[in-house]
Amino acid sequence: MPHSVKVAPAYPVADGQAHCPIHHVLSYIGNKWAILILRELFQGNRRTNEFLAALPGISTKTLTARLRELERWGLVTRTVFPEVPPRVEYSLTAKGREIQPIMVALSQVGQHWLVHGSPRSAP
Amino acid sequence: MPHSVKVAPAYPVADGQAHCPIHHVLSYIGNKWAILILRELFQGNRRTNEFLAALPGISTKTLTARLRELERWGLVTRTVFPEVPPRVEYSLTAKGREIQPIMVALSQVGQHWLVHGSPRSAP
DNA sequence: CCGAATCCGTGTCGATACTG
DNA sequence: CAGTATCGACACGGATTCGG
Repeated sequence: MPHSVKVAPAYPVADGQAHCPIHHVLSYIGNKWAILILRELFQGNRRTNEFLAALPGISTKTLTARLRELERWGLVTRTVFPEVPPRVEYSLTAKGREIQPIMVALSQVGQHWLVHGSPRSAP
Repeated sequence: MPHSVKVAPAYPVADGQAHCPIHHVLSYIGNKWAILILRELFQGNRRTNEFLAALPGISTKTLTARLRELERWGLVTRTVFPEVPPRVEYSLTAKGREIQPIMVALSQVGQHWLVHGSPRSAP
């Protein structure tokens, strides 16, 4: 953690596992909405309202907070168009696209669990 | 969801994305500690104290809560040995081992971000 | 009008103390 | 040693308000 300021509220990088790769990625995308936000961006650029429509349950407050984090970490780009009405577009950076293997793995396991009985439907 | 009781506090399966594979997996392992707990179990059976040592920051309350969820969903087995002092061991089920591709992807991206500059260290 | 900031109620989590 | 109970801290959601 190069900065002393708290930039990752989700996963406090503690003690002996700061070097664990899995823990390291989770400190970026392990919070409640990050992966779903990135999932949207893998399908194309998105505006704020489009996120809100695609992610039922998220609040504008949390959405902007997560997008600001992802932007600060270099995973997402925020573009403001000085128009009326105002328009803001978010897109993936090259760094952000690097998590594609994770999205693929998540999608494959999810597909498998949707087709076969999901664990939750087991007795 | 066979039960009417709330078994998945992490990700309320909302509206149009209940069928999304990624959202579906995250409803199981998308919460704060599940993946790190499973990471431990991929390296062998674990006792409660071993989890607490390997996951600095987790509380006994949350640990047992997550383990109970994972057990209920069929990803983890809980074995109680009637000894003194009491001993409880947790292990992965076959269902639990199905998330291995996710762990691999997380580990690889994490490794890459640790070797090259992590996004967080970018300006 | 859209994006975002603010106030407030709620639920989750961590720290501690305690029980079997 | 494993798990529960209580309490304070914090993140999130909903509604409202502001800014451009």
